[in-house]
Amino acid sequence: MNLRELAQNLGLSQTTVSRALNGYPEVNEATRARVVQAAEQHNYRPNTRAKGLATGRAMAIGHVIPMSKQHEMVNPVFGDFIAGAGETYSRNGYDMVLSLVEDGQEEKTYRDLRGKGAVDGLIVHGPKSDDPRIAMLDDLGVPFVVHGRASAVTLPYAWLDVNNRNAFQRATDFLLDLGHRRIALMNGLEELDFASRRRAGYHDALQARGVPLRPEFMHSEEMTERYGYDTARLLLARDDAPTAFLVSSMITVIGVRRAIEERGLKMGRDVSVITHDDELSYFKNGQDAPIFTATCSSVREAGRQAAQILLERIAHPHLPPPNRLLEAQLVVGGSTGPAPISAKD
Amino acid sequence: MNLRELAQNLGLSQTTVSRALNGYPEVNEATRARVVQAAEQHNYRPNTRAKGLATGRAMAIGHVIPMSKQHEMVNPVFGDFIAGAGETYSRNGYDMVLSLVEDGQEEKTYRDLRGKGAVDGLIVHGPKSDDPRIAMLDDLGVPFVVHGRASAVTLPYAWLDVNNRNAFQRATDFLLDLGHRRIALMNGLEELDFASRRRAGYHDALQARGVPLRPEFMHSEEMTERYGYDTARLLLARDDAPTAFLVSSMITVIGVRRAIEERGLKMGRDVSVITHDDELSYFKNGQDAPIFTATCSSVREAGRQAAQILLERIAHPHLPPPNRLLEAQLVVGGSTGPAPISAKD
DNA sequence: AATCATTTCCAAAGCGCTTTGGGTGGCGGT
DNA sequence: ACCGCCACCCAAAGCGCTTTGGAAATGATT
Repeated sequence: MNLRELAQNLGLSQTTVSRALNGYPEVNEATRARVVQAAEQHNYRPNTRAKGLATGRAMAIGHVIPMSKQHEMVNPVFGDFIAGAGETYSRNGYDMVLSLVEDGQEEKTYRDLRGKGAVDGLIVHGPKSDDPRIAMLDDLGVPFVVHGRASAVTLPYAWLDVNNRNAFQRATDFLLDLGHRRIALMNGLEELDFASRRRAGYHDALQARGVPLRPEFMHSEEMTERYGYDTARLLLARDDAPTAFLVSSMITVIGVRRAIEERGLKMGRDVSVITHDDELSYFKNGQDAPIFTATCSSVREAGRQAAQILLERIAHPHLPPPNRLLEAQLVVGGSTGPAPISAKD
Repeated sequence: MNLRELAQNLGLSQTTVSRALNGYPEVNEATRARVVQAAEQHNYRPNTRAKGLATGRAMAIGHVIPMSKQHEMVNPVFGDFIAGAGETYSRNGYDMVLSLVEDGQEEKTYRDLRGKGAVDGLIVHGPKSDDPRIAMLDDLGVPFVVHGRASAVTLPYAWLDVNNRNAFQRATDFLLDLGHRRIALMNGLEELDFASRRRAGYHDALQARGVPLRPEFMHSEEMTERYGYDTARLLLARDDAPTAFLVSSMITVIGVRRAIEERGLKMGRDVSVITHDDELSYFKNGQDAPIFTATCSSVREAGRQAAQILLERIAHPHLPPPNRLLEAQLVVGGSTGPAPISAKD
C-alpha cells in the first residue's frame, strides 16, 4: 500500500493525504481522522527511501563500531551504549545503522555513510587522543557527537564524556588513604583517550602524595578477562607485589580476582581492588552490597544522552557544539580495605 | 556530487555514467575508465535512497534486538553475533539497521521495518518455542533467517542453530561418567527455545542412566553474573549440595565460580562445572588450557553464516528455506573432575 | 449581491537514481 | 553506393514521497 493507492481509496489527492498524516494544519480535522483511520486499517507506512529522497533527510543515525584487529574484539560496552542510544532514537523516529569496522578503517566508513546519504548524523566511538576523524567530520559538515574526547584536538566539537581523570584520581586517593602505596594500574589501551585520562588521574594522585610512579605497575592492554588474570598473576608473584589494583573494566577485574584467589589471597583483605564499572546490564555489581569498590557511570545513560545531543545538533546545526561531562560515582564495595601492615611503606 | 553533475562534468548522459559505474557491458571500456576515475576523484557515492527507490531494494538488513524489560538487559552474545553478520554484510554491500526493542514488542518493529521498506531481510533473534514472529514474517513475505529455532512452529523457515540438545546431553553424560549424580542445571530462560533444548539434553542424559530429575536442581533465569552467584550459593549450602553444575553462559558461570570459591571449595576438585561458551571475544576461555570445561560454539561464526544464508535467501526467494545445525564441541578444561568419593551415590 | 479572506483541497514538479526503448555512426558485405 | 549490424550512447519515464503554487468552495463583510 502506497500513498497513491491510499489516496485513491479515499478519493483524495496525495497532497491531502500526505498533509493529513504529517499533521499539517491546512486539512479538515474530519478529513484527517478519516485518512488516519484508513492508513491504520491498511497498515500503511510511508516508504523511507521515497520520504528521504523528498525531504533530504535519512532519519537514521550511523554508529561505526571499531573492532580490534588484534583480538577480533568488540568492546562489550557498545551493547549497552547502543541500547541507550536506541531508546532515544526510536522515541524520535530515527533508525540506527551500524557498521563494524576494523580499527583504523573508520574514516572511509564515515565518508561512505555520509556520501551515500544513509545517515543524518554520526556517533564517534572510541576516540584516540589525536583522532583524525573529528577534523574530517567537521570538514564534511555532518553533525556528529563523540563518545569521549580527543584531548589533542583543538577545534570545538560536540562530545559527551565521563570525567575519567577525576574518577581515577579519586579512586587512587581512596587507596592511598587506606595506606596502599604499591598500587597497580591495569588500564585499557592508552592510545584511547579515556585510558590516557585515567592514567593521568592515577599519576596526579600518586604525585600529589609523593609516591613514585613505577612503570612495572602500569599496564595497558585490551580489556579482556585474560589480560586481567595474566597480568595480576605476574604482579602478585613479585616480592614487592602490589597491595592494590586499579582496574579499567568489569571484565578485566574478573581476571584479576581469579588471579588473587588462585594465590589464596582474599580480595578486600590481602589485596584491594577498585574497578571502573560501566554498569553493564548483565554485570550488575550488586545493588545492595557491591562486590567491587568501583567508579560507576552508566554507559547506557551515556548512550541516551549522546543520542539526545546528536538529535539536537541535527535540528540546530548552527548552535555551538555542546559538551557534557558526566561525573562517575565512587561507590565503596567489599573489594577494598586497609593496606596489610606488613606492606605499609 | 550527484549523478547529473558527474555526467555533466564528463560530457556524458546520466545513463552512460550509471551504466559505467554499475558494470553494464554496453559501455566502452575507455569511457568506463574515464567515468570511474572521475567518480573516484569527486568522491562520488550514489545516493542510497534514490538508488533504493529506483531499484526497489534497500540494501540493508534489519536486526531487532530484544531487550529484557525485567533487567533492561541486552544479551551480550548479540555483540559478537552482529560482528560476525556485519562482516558478511559489508563484504556484500549491505548495511545493517538495528532496533532495540522491549521483549514482546518485536512484531510491530518487524512490521514497521518492512512496511517502510527500510530493509530487504531480517534476522530473528531469541526465538521462543512457539514464536509468533515466524508465521508473521512468512505471511509478510519478507526473507528472514532465525538464529535458533522455534520447536513448536511447523511451517518451514530458514534457521541456523547450535545443536544445544546434543551439546548439553554430552556435557551431562560427561559429568555422569565422572561419577557425578547430583548435577545442577543453571539454564537461561526456558521460554527461549535454545534453553528448553538444553534442558531436554540434560533430561535425556539423566534419564538414560536412571538418575532421577530433581526440580530443586534445575534453574532458569536471565543469564546474569548475579544469578549464577545467588543460585549456586543457595545450592552449595544444602546438605545434599550438587557436585556438579551445568551452566548456560560464560557470564553466569563467573558467578557460580564466585560462590564456589567463597565457600572455600575448589572448582574441578570439590565441584565440577561445565558451561556453554559462545566464544565471546573478551571472554576467551584460554586457548591453551581452558579454565572451564565447556560446550563451545562461536556465536560470531553463527552470525557470519546466518547473514550468508539470509543474503542467499534474498537472492533466491523461491528456493526452499535452508537450515544449518552447528555442532558444539565439548572441550575439556580445568573445571571438571571426578565426583568426590563422599558424594558418590 | 458583490467582494474578500479563509478554509480545504489539488495538479504537478522535483528529490537522485535505474532502466526502457530507441538513436547515431562506423564497419563489412554485396 | 546501399543495407544491415554492432557498439556506443542518450532522452525520458518512473520509483513514492513532499511541497509549491494555485483553484474551488465556504463564510464573513460591506
